[in-house]
Amino acid sequence: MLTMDTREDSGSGDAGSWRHYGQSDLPRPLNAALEAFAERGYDGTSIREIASRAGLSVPGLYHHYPSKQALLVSLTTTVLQDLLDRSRQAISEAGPSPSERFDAVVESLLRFHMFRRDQAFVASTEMRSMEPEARRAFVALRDEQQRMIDEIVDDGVADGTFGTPFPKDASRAVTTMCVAVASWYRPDGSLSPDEIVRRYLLVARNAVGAP
Amino acid sequence: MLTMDTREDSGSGDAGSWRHYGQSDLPRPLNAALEAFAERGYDGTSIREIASRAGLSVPGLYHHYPSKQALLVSLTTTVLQDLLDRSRQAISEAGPSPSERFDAVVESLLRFHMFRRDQAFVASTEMRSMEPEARRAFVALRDEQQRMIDEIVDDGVADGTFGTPFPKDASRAVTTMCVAVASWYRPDGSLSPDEIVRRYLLVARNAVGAP
DNA sequence: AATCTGACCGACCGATCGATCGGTCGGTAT
DNA sequence: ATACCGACCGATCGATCGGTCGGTCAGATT
Repeated sequence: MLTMDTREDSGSGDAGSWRHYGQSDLPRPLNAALEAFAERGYDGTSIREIASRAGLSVPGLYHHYPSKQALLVSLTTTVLQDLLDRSRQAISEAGPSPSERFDAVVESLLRFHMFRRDQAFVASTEMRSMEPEARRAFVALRDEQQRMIDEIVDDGVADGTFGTPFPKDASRAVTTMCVAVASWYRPDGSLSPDEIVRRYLLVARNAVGAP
Repeated sequence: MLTMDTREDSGSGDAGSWRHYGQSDLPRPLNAALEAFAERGYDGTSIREIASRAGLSVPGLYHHYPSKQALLVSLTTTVLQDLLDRSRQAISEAGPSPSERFDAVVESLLRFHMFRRDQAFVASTEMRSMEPEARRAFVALRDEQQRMIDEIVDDGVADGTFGTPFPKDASRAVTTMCVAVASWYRPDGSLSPDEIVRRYLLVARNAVGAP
């Protein structure tokens, strides 16, 4: 039932470690749920499928997690917390200018949605499968992430770095286009993650009206 | 089992009718499936729920559609065909310049994802619930839509209208940010559809490096 | 040696799933 | 009058669903 906090890194963290993505070391049942949810969705996945992927019987699985819902909640919470930690670290290590800070959040968003593609995809598509309380908590974390980038864009508009007359809308557009990367990126695609970051960073800067 | 082609307009169409969205007049069972899928997803929706919403018994529903899968396929095909028709019409009525044509597709994409929000949302999220053959057909239509905008952006880059060094990536970013509108737009939100079109059009132009 | 605990499982629960059976019924054609 | 049609439904099918019961068993504790 417990088994939280699976980040490979906690605390202050080494410089630039927000860019580093190793094998994600989720607990086996959570990883099994992740793979199944990514393929079939929450309602399309049976508890038996998850148990089987985890190398457990159904009661064996229920020994670790009290319900199917708990698997989803634990998974999505872990994922979003990871993203939030990385974005915060990226910003805190960036220079003080809105331009540098903007690049940092966008890059952290992009990398996360490529290297943690399935996690990000499941978290964003299965929000509706969460029971009300869990969904509220999830939305709160999501809003926090959005607020980080909103703030930076606002700052950039205030000091003339960004020219967009619609900071909130441009900022949301940037977020959504980064999030959407998780639904088309493939590790064996023709573009490397670094190249995608380079290109999307340029598109994102354009979107907020950077010079 | 049949009951296709529910567009309110077919053939050439009046000028600007791609901007007009009346009540969508899907057959009752399809509309029932749409509402249910939008709320709970395909796997989260029972055939009984759909029948009940349609005011039918379960066998009564099966009299019109041979399976749950057929409901999904019929629904998504109708939806994507509608979008494609509207986008083609918008482009054909636009001026000849890449700039005018770009604005036309983007506006048609935006309006569709606002006024046919649920349809668009279900079609894009439930692709994975389609059996292989239906999914292939669906993807083909989607690709066609993407190709329309890709072409326009390419043309614009070729003649210097758009400055982006990455036409394909910028174009995909624009599409995804328009599609994402379906997942946050609410008719009772603070921005009117026209205002959202105005703002997102500006962001989209920026994204492709319009002057 | 006895006890306890965490990890695990075979068998099974009631409920619900998608789908089908054998019909009924009002209208239309012959 | 008879035959046939599309539209529809109550009852029920076998399968599978999420979840639980009553255990077993290896290893640490006392």
